[in-house]
Amino acid sequence: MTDTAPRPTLEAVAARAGVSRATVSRVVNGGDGVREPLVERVRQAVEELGYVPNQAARSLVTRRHDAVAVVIAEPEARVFADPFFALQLRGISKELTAHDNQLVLLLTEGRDDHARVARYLAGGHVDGALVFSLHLDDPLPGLIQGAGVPTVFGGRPGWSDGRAADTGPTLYVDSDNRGGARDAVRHLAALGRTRIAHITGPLDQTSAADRLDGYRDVMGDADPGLVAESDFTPAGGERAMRDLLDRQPDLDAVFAANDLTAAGALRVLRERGLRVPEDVAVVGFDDMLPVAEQTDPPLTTVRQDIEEMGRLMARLLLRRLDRPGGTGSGPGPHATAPEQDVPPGEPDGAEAAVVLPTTLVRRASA
Amino acid sequence: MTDTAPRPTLEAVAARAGVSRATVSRVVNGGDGVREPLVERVRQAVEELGYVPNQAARSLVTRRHDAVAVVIAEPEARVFADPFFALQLRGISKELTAHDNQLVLLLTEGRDDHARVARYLAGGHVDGALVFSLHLDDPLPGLIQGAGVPTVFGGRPGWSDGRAADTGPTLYVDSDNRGGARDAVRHLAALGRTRIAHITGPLDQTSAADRLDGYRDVMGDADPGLVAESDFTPAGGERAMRDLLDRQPDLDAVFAANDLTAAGALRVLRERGLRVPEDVAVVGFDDMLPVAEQTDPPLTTVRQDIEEMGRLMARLLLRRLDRPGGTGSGPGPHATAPEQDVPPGEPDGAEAAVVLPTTLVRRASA
DNA sequence: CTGAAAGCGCTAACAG
DNA sequence: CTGTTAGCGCTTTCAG
Repeated sequence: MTDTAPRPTLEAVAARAGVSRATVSRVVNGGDGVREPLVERVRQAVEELGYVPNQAARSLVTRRHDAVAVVIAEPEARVFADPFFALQLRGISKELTAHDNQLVLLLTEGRDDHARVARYLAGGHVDGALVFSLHLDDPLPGLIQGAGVPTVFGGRPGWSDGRAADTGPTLYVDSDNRGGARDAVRHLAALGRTRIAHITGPLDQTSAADRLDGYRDVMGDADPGLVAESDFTPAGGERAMRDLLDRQPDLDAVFAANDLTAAGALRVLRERGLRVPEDVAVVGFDDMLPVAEQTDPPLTTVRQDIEEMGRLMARLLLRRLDRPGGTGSGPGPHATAPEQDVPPGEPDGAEAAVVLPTTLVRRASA
Repeated sequence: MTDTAPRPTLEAVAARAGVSRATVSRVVNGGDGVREPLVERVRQAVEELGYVPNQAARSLVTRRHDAVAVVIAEPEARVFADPFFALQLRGISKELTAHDNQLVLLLTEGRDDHARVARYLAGGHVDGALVFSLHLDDPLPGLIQGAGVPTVFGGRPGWSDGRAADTGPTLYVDSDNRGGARDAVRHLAALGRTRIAHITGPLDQTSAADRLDGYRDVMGDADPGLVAESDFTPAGGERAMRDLLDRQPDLDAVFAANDLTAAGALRVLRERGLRVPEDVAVVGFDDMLPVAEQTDPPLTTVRQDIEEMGRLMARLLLRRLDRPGGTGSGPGPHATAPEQDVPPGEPDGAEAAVVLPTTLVRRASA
């Protein structure tokens, strides 16, 4: 039977322990300022009755929910080809759990869902939100900031204009996409490659745009014909690689914007009878294990600590929730190293970021 | 400023519309039995004030939360190499959203978390739970059934004993692992292969065990040396394939328990100079696109509709929640087809399952 | 059909 | 230190 044996209330515990509700409440919430013998008696009563506080009642008065929403917009089914998401969630979950917060997952499936999400967020069901906005033109972030819920973004939002002046700075955490890209290309250059091509991701995503910028940082004004726009998918990688090979038969290296794309490129390279890395060296981005380690040859790639990103996002949000009035942007140390405390990226502008470092992982492809 | 402009209450709306709180409440909840002109006035007031009901207050009285927990135990980091999880979640999310329910995600990271999860569930924060229990010895399912929360499992639970007599039947949805395995092996046999090996998954997981059973169903009492136990990972697949090749140099086909394993096997096969499918035909399981389509050659595999599994789990749970007293097991049609309504698997036993069909997807490897 | 009143279970002043 | 007293915002009988 799902008879929901009527759960005991504070009242019941109070009666059993022979104290008032207030005292029980105090004990349950930490027990400060209650004399030891009483604390003990209450604890016992709680135990015996199997009392568990009713969160709804508590929220009603505290206006706190100890819950944060994680919003993931997945216009395409990008997410489902991508462990990225799972890892991120894992990091978030760990951090949230450590602070007794619940994770409410909001997956959106297109415009229709936007209104729903906005409403939910505005409805004050959660204390804050962690949002993954992928595209430049995504209206969701705007809606969310409008909802007046403390928010931290995953990945640099596409609209770094001075908006949201009244919502506080835009907080986000991201990987050092640009720096990582630079490392990748420099590595290729150090190998003696000179005709280094780049297969981009969808350029309406900041991560892809930033990687392209990194590539350009080191390639300077190299032949623009060496850049082929793609979409982060293996199929897209194949297509781009073919184009590139047709246009630039003499290329000797490829930096692909992510591992999936690199895998596609690798396939085309083999199909054309080119050896990797002898004829063409390849490096990817992400270090998505199931992909990077399984390609032939295994992929040299730029690793980003995705789980850590998630953890940091949560930490940032939680910290902000703890400083009631604070809209964030509190000063702090400048460190950007993962395990250190959450650092603000900008002094006090309309934007505060935490940018995680990336590392080059050498395997056989370059 | 996160000044949380004090959200309007029912009271405020009532005042504005010139009616009582009760009337507003009625309108907000469907508006039955309220005369049209009033409904209109209230709607307008709601609109103007931007009123959003306070869920906490509502839950306090209705004892409904319109939220369900999704519990995912991830002893190993299996999840993160696996889009499986993301797809499942997607299906669940869609169904939940369609019924205005929220998804609270509970990720566990080992024993310590079990208590936390159990407490949360017992705490009545959610109306029900969807649980993924992977291992036979996982204590979580037991704890959860103990918590007295309506639950639906993902995948056949490992303990099909008659427990939980007082919690109602154990509901779960699963893929037809056994049938799918049979199809795979039969396909191989139809290709004229006779020395068909099987690389299993971790046999403490029902999915792996069921697939092995399927293999045996058609192979009968074939050489037991043709079965190598593995762990669903590419590395494990390589190891198993090597063993198999050493022991049974004459094998002419391999049925791998999942695509990842198959990918590993493929690599070893190539490394040994064996051609696929000419010398050895290979079929996998899952049809995990990023893997199955990217192997060389592309993998023939058994597809399971993972998203649909998620959707069905949610549907099953929601349906159960709607029949208050009901502990599930209500009679219904016998269909097992995806898009049809939720069917009960067993007449009225201690277990009720929905088993989704699988389909063989032919690519180049077999 | 609509309004008035009584809580849901808990926390937060405020007294004692 | 501990108990009393008010509500938090909403739904729900019960009258009218």
